[in-house]
Amino acid sequence: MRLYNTLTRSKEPFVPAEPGKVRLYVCGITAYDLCHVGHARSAVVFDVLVRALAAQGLEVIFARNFTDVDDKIINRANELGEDPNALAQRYIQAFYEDMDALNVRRATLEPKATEHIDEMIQLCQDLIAKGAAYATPSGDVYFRVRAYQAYGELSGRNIEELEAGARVAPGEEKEDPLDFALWKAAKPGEPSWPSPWGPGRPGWHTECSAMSEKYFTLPLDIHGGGQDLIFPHHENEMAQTGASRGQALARFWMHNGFVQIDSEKMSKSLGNFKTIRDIIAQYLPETLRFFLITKHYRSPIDFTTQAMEEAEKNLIRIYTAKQAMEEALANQKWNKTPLPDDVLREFADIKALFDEAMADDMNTAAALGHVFGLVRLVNRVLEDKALRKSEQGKAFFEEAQDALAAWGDILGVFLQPSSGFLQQMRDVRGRRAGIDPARVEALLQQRQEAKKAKDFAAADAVRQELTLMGVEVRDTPQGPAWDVR
RNA sequence: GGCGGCAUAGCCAAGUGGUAAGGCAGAGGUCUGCAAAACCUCCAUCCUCCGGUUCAAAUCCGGAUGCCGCCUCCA
Repeated sequence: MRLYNTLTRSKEPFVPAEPGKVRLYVCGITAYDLCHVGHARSAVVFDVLVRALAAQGLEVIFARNFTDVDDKIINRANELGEDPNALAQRYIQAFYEDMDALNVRRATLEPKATEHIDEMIQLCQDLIAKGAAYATPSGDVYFRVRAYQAYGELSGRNIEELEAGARVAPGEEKEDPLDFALWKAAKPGEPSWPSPWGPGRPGWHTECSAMSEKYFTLPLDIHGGGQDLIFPHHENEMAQTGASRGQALARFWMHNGFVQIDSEKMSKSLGNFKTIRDIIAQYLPETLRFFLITKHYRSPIDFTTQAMEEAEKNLIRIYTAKQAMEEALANQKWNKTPLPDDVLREFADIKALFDEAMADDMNTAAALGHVFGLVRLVNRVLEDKALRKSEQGKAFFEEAQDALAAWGDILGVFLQPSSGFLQQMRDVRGRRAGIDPARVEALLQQRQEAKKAKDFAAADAVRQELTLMGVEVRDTPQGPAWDVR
């Protein structure tokens, strides 16, 4: 597998340091609010990475932390008059619910900042001992950025550039505006822990370095997160570990691109903030997951109604083929019609292309293209009356199902029973379109009666009415069915 | 101002040196009482523009234009 490494700004062959085992650490959430679609993307991207690595037979030790003490949490707790820790726990719970809906697997390790205070204090002490950090009279501890030669290597910045933008907040006692907080003295009423510098709490960047070295032999194989974390978060983590331990925190740094909403940056001020919950109230969670993997993970992706509806149609196409295969396999008598060689050849090509796409820096967009290649191939065989009932066709359908299931395991989609999924999809699309299923059923009944009476004009009139409602009638051997257009 | 990214058909989107995947939409056909699904065919002589390198460039280099991100909390 080749992966793009932010550190070297190029794709590199990925080989774990320890054969067969991958040490992966991804920055998780700060638990102060509901997760938005951006969190969903990051979670899905790295979930696919974990699944893709596992599919290659690698054992993935995956840590995803929770920041459960932080300014934002404290501020929000104060606003709501809630205990900061209780608030953080509440949002961690919400995170789990959202991730479960998106079929994002739990990480192997899910360390919380508040459970690693001692380790963070130790890291601060080590950094101070090395001259890489200093404590202030008021009990803050800062990292001495200028003392760390390699600072800026991840984000491609240098000290001079950074100086212009750096600023010192009132009350901070930094030696240099570039320095960042490793430990913050507690203000009255804030959660705090005792430390050599008095009661306080960790700075944001400290936890990832401390927890990484607690749970892993450094360097990590891969450290990941959203693109926005490159600077300053990951740059600072690197500096902390580099200065304290004299070695790299991670070999590969991976960063996913942002989600935009209707071509605009998602932000609270624009009022276009989309939580996962907002979205799955309107669409199936699988639609959101599918949408998120329709584009390469490093590119920005634009969340729009049109894109979501296209994702729905794509999923319907895949699940419809899956269902059609299931129906074909329910057949009992199989004939001897041989499957043409080109079908098997094409099938083999598609499988190879899917693997290639995923091995090339997790190109899920290309991989999905090959899923559709298989869908078309399957439908083509299904279309052939003789082949559909042949022994070799049966074997092909079974292998195609296996391929689809294997790919589904990697991508985390199209894993559900097809008929249930298609039903849910119809319901959710119908709800959005304001379609009343009872009314549809009643009209369908009317049409059936008209058809029975061979009154095709009346039957077509009903169809017309349903069409205007956005309902498509489908006559099947099992009777009439309907879908939302 | 500094750093970085992106520009591919009506829309979405792969493709980083060898002559444009895939999806949606659209047109025609097969199937159907009519439809739908599905299948077949068509739909970018061309990849923002201008130069250059090369036998060969959407792909590399230089320039222009446009859009976006980061530099402050942020996935």
